[in-house]
Amino acid sequence: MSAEAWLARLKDNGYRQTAARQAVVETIAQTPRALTPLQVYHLARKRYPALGLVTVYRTLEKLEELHLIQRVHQEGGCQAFLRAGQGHQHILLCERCQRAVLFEGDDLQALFDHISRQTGFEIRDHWLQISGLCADCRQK
Amino acid sequence: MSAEAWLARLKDNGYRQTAARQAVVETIAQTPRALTPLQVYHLARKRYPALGLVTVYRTLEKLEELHLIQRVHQEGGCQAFLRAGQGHQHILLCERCQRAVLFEGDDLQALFDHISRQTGFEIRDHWLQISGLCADCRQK
DNA sequence: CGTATAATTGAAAATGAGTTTCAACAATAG
DNA sequence: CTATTGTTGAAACTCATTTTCAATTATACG
Ligand SMILES: [Mn+2]
Ligand SMILES: [Mn+2]
Ligand SMILES: [Zn+2]
Ligand SMILES: [Zn+2]
Repeated sequence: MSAEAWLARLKDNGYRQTAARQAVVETIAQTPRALTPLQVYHLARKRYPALGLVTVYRTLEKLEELHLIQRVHQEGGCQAFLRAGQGHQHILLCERCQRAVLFEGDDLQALFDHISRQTGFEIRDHWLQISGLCADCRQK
Repeated sequence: MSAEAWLARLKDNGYRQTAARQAVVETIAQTPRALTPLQVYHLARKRYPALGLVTVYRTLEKLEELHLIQRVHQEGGCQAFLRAGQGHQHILLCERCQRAVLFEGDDLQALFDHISRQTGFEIRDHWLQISGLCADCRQK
């Protein structure tokens, strides 16, 4: 999903199209790593130098609300955001270069049935995050 | 693992046994839900009213360092702590009563092989958290 | 096009969870 | 019992995030 599509989604939801928002949206849409608000701020200011950090926070809020971005949880903190795919997906993180890849299609049903039987829980949702080395970093 | 065992672990690692620590440790060890530092503080003060919030933070830090507790990540925030099991386990959370159950034994190897082949990633770690309704809450 | 309206902006101030500092206190070893 | 060193809570501090506010700007409508 492109930056233009994101801006269109914002417009559809009654939000206006501004230079500040465009810079933030393009930055996140084009970066294959999870970014903190401050990182977004620094990168986006290259596109629109007058950008304020407050606007970054406000834009992240709206993008998350529209499910265009998602929060990435890591040992070091949970304040980084990443573009979200559509539908049910999982995050694959490279421990070395931080590249994030979205992965879809998992079959955890057998595992869930087992857990359900063993604990009595009715499983409604799950959250799987995987880390390792991406193809590039593997070779170094 | 009991509160006494936790205190022993602390002692083994050069930490002293104090009334403040004991209150914090017992509180966490006996609560089957993830607790925020402030929640720990309020609960533990029932056991030791002079307890300061700073000591809660400092004790949580030590317990996490010894892997006796773990951080639980949720939509609403990532500041809650839960007793940790030993070895590789996953968290099962009840959406209604917040009860947390630790579950061990999963076979994700087939899934990981698939992802590895498809993305070129070398998978080194994973993080699975499951939520739903516990047996009790299911019946209501 | 103008113009009216309401959303958006960035700066500055405020908030608040978590951390640091520090002097008093207390657990432990000998 | 005493010396040592870790621990404590209060108060001060930090810093990421939120709120406030007056100025600016996108958009709808004539
Ligand atoms: Mn899944
Ligand atoms: Mn596992
Ligand atoms: Zn988290
Ligand atoms: Zn429950």
